[in-house]
Amino acid sequence: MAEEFPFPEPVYAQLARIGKALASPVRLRLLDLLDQRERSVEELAAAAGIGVKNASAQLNQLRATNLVRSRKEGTRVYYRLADEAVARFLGTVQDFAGDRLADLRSAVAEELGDLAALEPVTAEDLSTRMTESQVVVIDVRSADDYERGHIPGALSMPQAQLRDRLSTLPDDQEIVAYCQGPYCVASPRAVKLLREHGHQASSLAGGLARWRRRGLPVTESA
Amino acid sequence: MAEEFPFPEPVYAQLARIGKALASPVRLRLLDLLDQRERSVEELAAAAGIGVKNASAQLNQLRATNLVRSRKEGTRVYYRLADEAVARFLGTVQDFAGDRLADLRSAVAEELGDLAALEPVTAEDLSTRMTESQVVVIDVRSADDYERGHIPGALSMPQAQLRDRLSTLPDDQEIVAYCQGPYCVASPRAVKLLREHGHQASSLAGGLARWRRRGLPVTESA
DNA sequence: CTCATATTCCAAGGACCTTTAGAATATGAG
DNA sequence: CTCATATTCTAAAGGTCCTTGGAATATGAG
Repeated sequence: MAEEFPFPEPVYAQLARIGKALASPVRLRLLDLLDQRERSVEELAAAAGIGVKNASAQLNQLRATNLVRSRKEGTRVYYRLADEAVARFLGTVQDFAGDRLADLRSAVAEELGDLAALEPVTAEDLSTRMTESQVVVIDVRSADDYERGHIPGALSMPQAQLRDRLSTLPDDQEIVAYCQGPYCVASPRAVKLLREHGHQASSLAGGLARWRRRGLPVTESA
Repeated sequence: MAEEFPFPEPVYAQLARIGKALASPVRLRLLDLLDQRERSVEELAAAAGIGVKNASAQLNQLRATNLVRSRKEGTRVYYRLADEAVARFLGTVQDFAGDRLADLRSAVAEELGDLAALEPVTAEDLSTRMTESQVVVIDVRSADDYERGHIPGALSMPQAQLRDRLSTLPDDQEIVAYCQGPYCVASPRAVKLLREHGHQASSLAGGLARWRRRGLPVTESA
């Protein structure tokens, strides 16, 4: 026998739609990709390593919960996060999951290496340090991504070019590398490479996504 | 072909565990029940309107994601939310879903009536109004729940007794009713009843759960 | 010890979700 | 117009999750 009052099942069923949207690794990956910038279905499918039809279906689901919006341009459809609140929410979920799931932390360590060893700098720290002292901030994403928005004052140093451009970096200054988000492999790799070559390097915790989420400024140089 | 770097699938698989935990109406209901207080499996099953075995299975899943903890006392097992952060996160999810899903809002309206019509008061508003002016705050949950924690100065007026005790409430003061959370039916009903009897009444938006989440004080009178 | 109760474990049926093949739609190029 | 491309729609196969029956475990009562 239930308690005196029935609980509003339809309400919880609606709530569950948000959970369901976040219940698939593929959709989470798509959301993360969209957190960086608007992308076409084809692009998303390629980046997420899934078929185009599948991507379309998953995006449709995300749209049904108002997490993403789409825009048609010619023969392509471009998707983006529905609004700022979605990006913030995603960040909240990632932080919450990271605090809670030891398995998530070990999966991250497995894939990206021990992040703590990179002595990650928080967005706030970096922000104040940039005004105070001389920190070299490098953006190890693609040049294209850099142009669409980067930390003011950061240098564009795509992962692939980093090795060749190591000599252009000063030996006596701290270097902070970042890529787009907390699960991006580029900046941990960059830090490792820099340290192997005698630089004092660390990574930006949470990447550009968290920087943005903290309301810190972003330059669009395009 | 995927982009140059593979994305860390195991990481997103771990992230998805949080989404999955929130992907079922039953589990959300259980979490909401646990947000109020610690409860036994039997109690939870009854309150959620599901079988005991099912409740046990769902709670096990929630425990696997560290959202709840259990404690054994004699032959019973009592579950509670793992910590404060879970309660905050739940609230965040509810708020996010409410902002985003029109269907959620209409489901709420369907079950609880048009909440906007109740002129809900925010927790902060109520908090300041309680110190400034004379507001009568009534707790329409069970006496038991009241004893386990209530807004300081609130009167205990369980839904069932409200009708009989209407005459004890002043006609010339504003009354604010609350129950445990945003999807609780008791306070909307109470406000409706009060208004039908000529009182100036409104409800506390988000109930005691949001009040707590805002860091406002709670009295335990037990 | 035996018995009753609360909960969990295990297994299976059914429901739901994910993914993909094939067809359909829409847009632009020629 | 026809053709090529990007995306979506529809349907179906395969997988995963939800739920429950029956058995097992654990605790306390007698």
